Amino acid sequence: METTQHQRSADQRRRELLEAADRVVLRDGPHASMNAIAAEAGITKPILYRHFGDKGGLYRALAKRHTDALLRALQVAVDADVDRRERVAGTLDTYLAAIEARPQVYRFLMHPAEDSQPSEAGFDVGRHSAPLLRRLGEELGTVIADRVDLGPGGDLVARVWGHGIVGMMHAAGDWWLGERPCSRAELVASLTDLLCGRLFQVQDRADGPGF
Amino acid sequence: METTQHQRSADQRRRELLEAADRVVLRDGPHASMNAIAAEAGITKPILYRHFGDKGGLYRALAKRHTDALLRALQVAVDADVDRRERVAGTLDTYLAAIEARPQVYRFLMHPAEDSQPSEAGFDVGRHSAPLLRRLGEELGTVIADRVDLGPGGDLVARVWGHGIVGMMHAAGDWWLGERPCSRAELVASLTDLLCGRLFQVQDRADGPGF
DNA sequence: CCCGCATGTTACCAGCGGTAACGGCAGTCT
DNA sequence: AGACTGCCGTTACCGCTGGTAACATGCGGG
Repeated sequence: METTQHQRSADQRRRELLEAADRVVLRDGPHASMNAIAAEAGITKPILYRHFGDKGGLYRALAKRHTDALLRALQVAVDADVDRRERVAGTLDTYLAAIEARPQVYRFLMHPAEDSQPSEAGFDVGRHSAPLLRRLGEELGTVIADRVDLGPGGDLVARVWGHGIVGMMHAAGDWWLGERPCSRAELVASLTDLLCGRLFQVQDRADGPGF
Repeated sequence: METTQHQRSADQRRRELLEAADRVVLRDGPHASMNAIAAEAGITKPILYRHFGDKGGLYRALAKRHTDALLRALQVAVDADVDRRERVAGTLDTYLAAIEARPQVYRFLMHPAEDSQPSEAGFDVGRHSAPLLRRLGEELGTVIADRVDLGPGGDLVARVWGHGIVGMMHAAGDWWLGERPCSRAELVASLTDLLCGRLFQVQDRADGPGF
């Protein structure tokens, strides 16, 4: 049947276009223009728009690939058969290793679309770097809810923790990637300590008010 | 002397322009155009550029005001004379109350510039929503380093924690503001529990692998 | 009186995302 | 064979953006 043949070649074309877009986004940053992407793919703008609708569509498709890949890696880490602290540390390390290995991808994923329709009021706040982080947070939240017994209302607490931990990981990783103040292992250790509650176990300084 | 007089009136003009920009950014979101801002101020584009250089300059000036205000509020919270847990909870609550009260401001602060010069390579990663979060993280890091005795290398750990905690607060707040899954007090309690290390104190579920 | 100077304007530029309208080139139906 | 139907691709354009050059205007001081 030629319909399937057409569809297959269309899908293949789509993948080629995505790979071209990937190359140019990785080279030029997230502000790459549709013209540039089309040129890299050896074609012109309108066919990009026929395939992806608009720039948001292209970027969404592009982001999904990388997001899925990262999510799979994190799944593996979070399912590792070690004790809890080791598992937390391993998950953090997996994420940090990923963003360390491909900072351009990471940077792209954090503000992929900038779509943000007018939205009438102020209730769509978290649209900026959200898609990946939201997915990660939600996913981690369900993992925590599944595995840890938090009592009544625990599911909500688990979601809060999921988003909070992901945000912690993200912010610390972002800062670390920019300044490189220490090794990855040290960063992982410090963050794991923080999640272990070391902040509330250490002593105040002798002088000054306590924290 | 007329130089001071000129300067004063120029500064005053600048403040008027900033207030106009504030109004239109709060009304139209961060994608407000320079034309719109100029129109709101009752003038035209070029004088905006004479005052602020480029859009990034205007947005930076605009962001600084709100950032400073928020920082002052957080300073107060972090200096409160209560025990450590209460102080952590109070600081979180101050931040969340601020973003709850003025989500438009918050939204603007999170991606103010989008400047991101070409940068040649990939080492300026965290430019997207960074300025405010970076400042908060650095500030909190020094506060922690000042007040808590973390032993040798503790300053670095404190900075990691500062950025991590700020990121946790940010991500959880962003998600919460979008979905409103619970009251602010509940959110604060859950996050404080997380920082207290409750994640490592609770039991595994009876079934399934532990976390 | 004219000069400098700041303030404001109009008119323009390059680039962006996005689209309409047209040109070939396959395969299909009669 | 020849007309018809879709699809891939193009050129040329639109409205809008951030940003700038060049020109007008009102002001105080030699």
